[in-house]
Amino acid sequence: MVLRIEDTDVERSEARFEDQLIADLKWFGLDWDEGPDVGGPYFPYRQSDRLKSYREHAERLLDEGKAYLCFCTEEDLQKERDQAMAEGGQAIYSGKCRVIDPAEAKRRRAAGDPCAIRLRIPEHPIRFHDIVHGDVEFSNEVVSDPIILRSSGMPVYNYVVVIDDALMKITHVIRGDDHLSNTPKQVALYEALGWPVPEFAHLSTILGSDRERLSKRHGATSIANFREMGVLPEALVNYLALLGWAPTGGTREIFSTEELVKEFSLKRVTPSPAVFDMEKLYWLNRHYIKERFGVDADRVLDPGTVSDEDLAVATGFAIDDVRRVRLLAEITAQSPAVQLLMLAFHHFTKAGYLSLEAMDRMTWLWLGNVVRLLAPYVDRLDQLPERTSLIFKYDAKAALAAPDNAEVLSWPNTDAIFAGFIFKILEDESAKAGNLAPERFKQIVNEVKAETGAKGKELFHPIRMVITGSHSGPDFDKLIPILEEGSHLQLPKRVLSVHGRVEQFAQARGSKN
RNA sequence: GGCGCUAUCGUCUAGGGGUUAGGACGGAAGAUUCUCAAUCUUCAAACCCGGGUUCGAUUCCCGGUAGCGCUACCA
Repeated sequence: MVLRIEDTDVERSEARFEDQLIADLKWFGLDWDEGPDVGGPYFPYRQSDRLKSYREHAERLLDEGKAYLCFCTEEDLQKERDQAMAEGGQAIYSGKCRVIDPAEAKRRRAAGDPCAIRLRIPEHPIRFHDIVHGDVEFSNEVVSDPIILRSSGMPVYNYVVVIDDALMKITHVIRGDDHLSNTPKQVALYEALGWPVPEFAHLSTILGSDRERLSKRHGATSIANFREMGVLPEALVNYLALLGWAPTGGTREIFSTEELVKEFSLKRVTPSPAVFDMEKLYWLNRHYIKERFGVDADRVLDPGTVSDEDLAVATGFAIDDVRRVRLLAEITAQSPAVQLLMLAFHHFTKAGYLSLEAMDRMTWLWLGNVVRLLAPYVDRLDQLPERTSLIFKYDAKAALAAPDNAEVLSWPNTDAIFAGFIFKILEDESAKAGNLAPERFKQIVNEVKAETGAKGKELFHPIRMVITGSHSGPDFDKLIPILEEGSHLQLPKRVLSVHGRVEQFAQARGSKN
């Protein structure tokens, strides 16, 4: 595979785009054998560095009579086009300059007359084979003689790709089907140059939910967008493969990147356009999050296979930070989910809950438990801070005032449960020390249960409210240790222990009455 | 306007001259859990229209319609 930078449009190309592009592709899991960053036998790999070659080949076509000089101005052409369209005809170039004597044309050019170079389209239909569309034929009547070299001396995209693809020995041209109508021009170019035509595969357009071509307006469209949202690369790769392709049988949906390499086939790609479905992407993303951080995570990801360099690419961490993190947490040895953890960490820092400076070994291990507990509940990693707010944020007053909790507050046993539970926690020595064990917690709950006679929702909703401020949330068994451990850590945003929470709740409740 | 591409549940798709037209996302219902989520089970949901070919078309052919693309000295 070759990475080639196509930057012939000076206005739209900037050096920093190239760095971003390379970073994005690597994150996505793409790798190349040749490119501007790694070199290769057909150097250079940036079109702006290959201009000389394009001009030489254009001159050659000119000398061979396969191309000609065109002295028409842009205004002339525009007028011609408008007129042709108004008369209901083809909006193609009239061929006015086709008939100018080549020697005469060269004299005019030498005299400084601005001119472009146009390819002469042959007088026969243009046929080519496309892997997804089959045999395609265009009448030569409808393809205009294309400009290959602008009067400014800059070559045109449709021309340079042909030169580069041929020179770089590209075997398969795989691209969007918006290029299908451009392909006859390119095929004519290959023929004029006397070069073999590569295989084409024109993939269908991806549409937004309004059936319009996917654009910025639809939200995430670039790889960087998805990464920032906390979509895992394997989810995106898997989803994109499913857009227009299905395996024989059509029932399997989950494919690792390695499996796709083996099983994906262009021959089975559908030519019809597909609407991008975020929900399904999220479903896959949840799947891969769970796979990396679920019960089976250890089986799936071999920690030894992730190098520091790969990890840096995948997470956007500086390489030194990657090493520090691995060392600190002994994460290499203990958790195969480093990458997910570091990815998640990024979103916690953005939310102001954590900072790299404040991370020590205990904190990483603690964060691992937090993510393990909550990651299976999110569509994307950037939702993690919000999901985790019940750990980092606690506001008893807001909880008492929340409309969501009004129903719970109206239950007959609620007050008694509050009173009993608060009293017991405040008295408990282990809770005071921030070391309330889940077993002890259960005991207390059972005592409250016995005293009030409440059970089920009636019992747990009020208790949940006291501890998290909300009547729903994760398992107490797992949540309690996280709160207690978290309360001992030096974090930018302090985590309140169970005792601290109960204290605050009691206060808020007291001041209200 | 011209030319091209496309057409199966809301969405992604499998299939193919005779099928209960299959799967997945999403939706609905139920089970489970202290709750939410997750999970499991069940349900609803589709062959664009019109002609032709054929004993029989959703499938093959033609036409229409719609969507998209190209029609640049953009990529």
